[in-house]
Amino acid sequence: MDARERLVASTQELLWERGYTATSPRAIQDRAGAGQGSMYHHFASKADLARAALQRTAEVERARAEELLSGPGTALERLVAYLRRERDALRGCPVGRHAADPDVIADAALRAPLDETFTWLRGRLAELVAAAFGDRVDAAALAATIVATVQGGYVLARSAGDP
Amino acid sequence: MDARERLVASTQELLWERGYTATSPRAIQDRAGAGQGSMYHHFASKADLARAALQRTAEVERARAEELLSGPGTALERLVAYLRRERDALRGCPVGRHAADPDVIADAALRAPLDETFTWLRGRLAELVAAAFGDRVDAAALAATIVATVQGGYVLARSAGDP
DNA sequence: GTCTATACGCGGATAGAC
DNA sequence: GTCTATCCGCGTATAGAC
Repeated sequence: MDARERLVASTQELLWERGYTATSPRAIQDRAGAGQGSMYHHFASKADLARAALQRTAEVERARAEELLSGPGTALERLVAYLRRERDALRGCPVGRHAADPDVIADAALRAPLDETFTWLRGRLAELVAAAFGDRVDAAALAATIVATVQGGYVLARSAGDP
Repeated sequence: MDARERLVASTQELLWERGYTATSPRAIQDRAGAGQGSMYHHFASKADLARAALQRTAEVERARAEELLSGPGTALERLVAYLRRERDALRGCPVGRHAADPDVIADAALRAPLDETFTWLRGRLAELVAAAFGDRVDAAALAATIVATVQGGYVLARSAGDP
């Protein structure tokens, strides 16, 4: 892995653990084993690097979800498989955790990966809900509720210190 | 309002807007119209002041919820009243937002107000769920799901930039 | 109780050598 | 591409005067 890749990967980890505002360039460099010069050669700023890292994290999470949502079984079975997926609740959601950070929300390029991920996920779940339950339910509303419940589950787990 | 009260109130506001890690003593002093000396006379540290502010915020939020949960109407009507309450979704939950901050979660005294608030709320909602639906539902599970859905709603609203 | 002075390292870069 | 040097203000206090 070259320096640029290590910088992105280290930033992904730190963004997940600490969030954007609390992650410093120095911490990124230390973890990546790269110097100041290297980091500022490949990226214009902390925000620039964070954009690259957050985009990649969002892509990875969408791919992980899609694997279950397009897996084997009926629509309902795939919904259940997604909901039952192993989650490290105390670590929080690598995407959703950033909704709490005003510096992320205020920067359109940093917020975009969050919005895109949740919009995509709600749409994808709504398709399966519609396939599973037909017109008996409001698919978009139920899909949004499912996503919200999972995200809120992280909040409750971390607040209680209990997965 | 004396200086001590202004410091606590200003800290409550800033914790809601910016979170714990991103709130500096200077920002608190500026908003409270108090000097360094005043702040460090009344509170030992930033963490000490944040504890006082977060405790008060949690108390206020519990009181606001209790007002609706013990209000007029049947158990079901009161649950609906709580769920329909006006929420400034883009500002986020003044309590739950801190679940994303590792410095809050790592400090037992800072995490306590979160845990206490959500534990209390889940219990209170479970009583109403049991009164409304009897043994047909798992009251504790449904209560936890309700709280999670509301918390997740804040995450989705802020991610989408749409209340 | 509040003010001012002082401290020291970190955050977030920029500059120029190699 | 990476390194080292340098910068300036902020974060988080402590000390002592008034």
